[in-house]
Amino acid sequence: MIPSSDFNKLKAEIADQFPQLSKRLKQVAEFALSNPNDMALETIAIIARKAEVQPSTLIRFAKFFGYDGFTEMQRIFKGRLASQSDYKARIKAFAPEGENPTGLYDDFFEGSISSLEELRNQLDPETLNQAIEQLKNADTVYLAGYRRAFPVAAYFQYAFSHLDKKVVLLHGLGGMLEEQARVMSQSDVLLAISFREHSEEVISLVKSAGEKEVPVIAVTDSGLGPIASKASICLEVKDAKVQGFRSLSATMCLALILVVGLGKESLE
Amino acid sequence: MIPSSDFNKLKAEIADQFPQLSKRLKQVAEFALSNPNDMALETIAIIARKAEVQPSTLIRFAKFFGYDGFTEMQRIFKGRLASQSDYKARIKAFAPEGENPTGLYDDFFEGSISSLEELRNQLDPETLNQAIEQLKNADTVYLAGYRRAFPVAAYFQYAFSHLDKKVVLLHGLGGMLEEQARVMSQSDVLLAISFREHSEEVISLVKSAGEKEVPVIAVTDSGLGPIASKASICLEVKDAKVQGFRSLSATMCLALILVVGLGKESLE
DNA sequence: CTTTATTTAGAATATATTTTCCTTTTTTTA
DNA sequence: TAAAAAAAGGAAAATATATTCTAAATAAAG
Repeated sequence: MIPSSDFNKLKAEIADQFPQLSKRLKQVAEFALSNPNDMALETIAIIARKAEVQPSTLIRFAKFFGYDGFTEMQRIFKGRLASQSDYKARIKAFAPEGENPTGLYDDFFEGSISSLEELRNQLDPETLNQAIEQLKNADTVYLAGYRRAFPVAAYFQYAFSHLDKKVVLLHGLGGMLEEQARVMSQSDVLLAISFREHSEEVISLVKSAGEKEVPVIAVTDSGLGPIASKASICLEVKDAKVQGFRSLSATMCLALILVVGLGKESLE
Repeated sequence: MIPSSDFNKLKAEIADQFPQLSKRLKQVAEFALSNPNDMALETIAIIARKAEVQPSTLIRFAKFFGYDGFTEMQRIFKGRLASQSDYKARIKAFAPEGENPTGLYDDFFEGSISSLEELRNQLDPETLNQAIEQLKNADTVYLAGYRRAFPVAAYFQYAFSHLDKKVVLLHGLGGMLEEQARVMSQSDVLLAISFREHSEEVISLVKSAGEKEVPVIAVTDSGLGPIASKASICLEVKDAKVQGFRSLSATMCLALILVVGLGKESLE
């Protein structure tokens, strides 16, 4: 058997053989592909510890893929690092600013990153703490989010239920949105995610929550308008827009902050 | 004497001390600065041969700059290579700690930003174009995503339908997942979003798509495992994990890229 | 020419890798 | 379902390799 001679080939080979690997070798495969730097730079003993396997397992892994020993396979990982850094140096040398060939999608990344940075700058910890506190105290969290906001509501449902928080996604399936929402009480919280143009559903939900004195936490892209004004707590987040479409990167990060914040609070 | 703790400091220190070095140490200094990769990746014996000095000279060199031994100095060179693809460290270096009021949440932002940077680095334009092409040619796009991946599938549904792309979200409502999926044909595409541990639903959907020769595009966090191996195209994305929870920031950015890519293609 | 600093070669030490053997787990067959 | 066989995994000894130290040799400076 001829062992792979460069990183991409090895990667393909590992992916290919993966189903046939034993439990520990699978563990190594996963570690190797997600920590190629460690594979290149650390000693077998340290890698073994990080991957939570025996050193000998790493050697078995290398031999499985046709190498003489671990050292020989490690060369592939070293080669990857070396060529990667050479490549970077070349780009830097010849294309001074942002003119690299991989820049086709830079707009997307830069947009997402800058929306994250903006969120970081404007997020008010006090407001956030209040929101977390209110979520913690709520008996049940009701989630409203439609159109672009629906995936966010769905994420909250997933995450909150993993925290054993009682949660209801107001999806309006079967035209029974009102019926679903009717049982909200003052000891609950309505978490409404909505971006302009706000959907009718969310506006009326927030309104009726207000009438019943159910606290409302809003996640929205504008501090103005019907949602923010009726909410008891308003968290603002603006996702980057590229070619007419907005991502949800920043909103998802905010969601994660709320989730982890709630998780921490609940433990105490 | 306190030895330099990162590559740039060491570089400056070497340049600084250069005139006072002996002949052989100068030779090492020049080699080290022009072959930092070798310094990081090779053994002392090989480096010595390449630099045309004795191994012990390298040790004297390391000691001259305050390190305990060669190994300790080599860590600096290794760190340089590792940090080129480790954006967490880089971001931390540029944004001084705790200077903004939300410093508490830096982990989240750093995590999200670094996962975006990693995506930027690893995303293969060729694969991406194939995926867009396949989506464009598909009659109908079927979406499969469960648990954490469900919000992503829901986002695709929202976005694709805004592009007037025929799309079906395989939600399995009413226990009719199989019935929903049965109508997929070779002229369609199954877009499967799945992260470990992959849900049963998605595994069996991908499998049955394969049997019917329906093309499968996978969006996943590992090139290994049942999803990636059965997919015709595999897009890898790894979201940052904070305190046990993963966000979807990077995945949402990838989704946006696909959406906008498809939007552009369809116009032409 | 003597003294001091630097360099070299090789010995000693330390560390890393590999192999071996035994235990555990998994699979196959009765 | 149980027993036997096969495969995989783990611990540790053995081997190989790398690093560091030492002492002799060379070069540089006074």
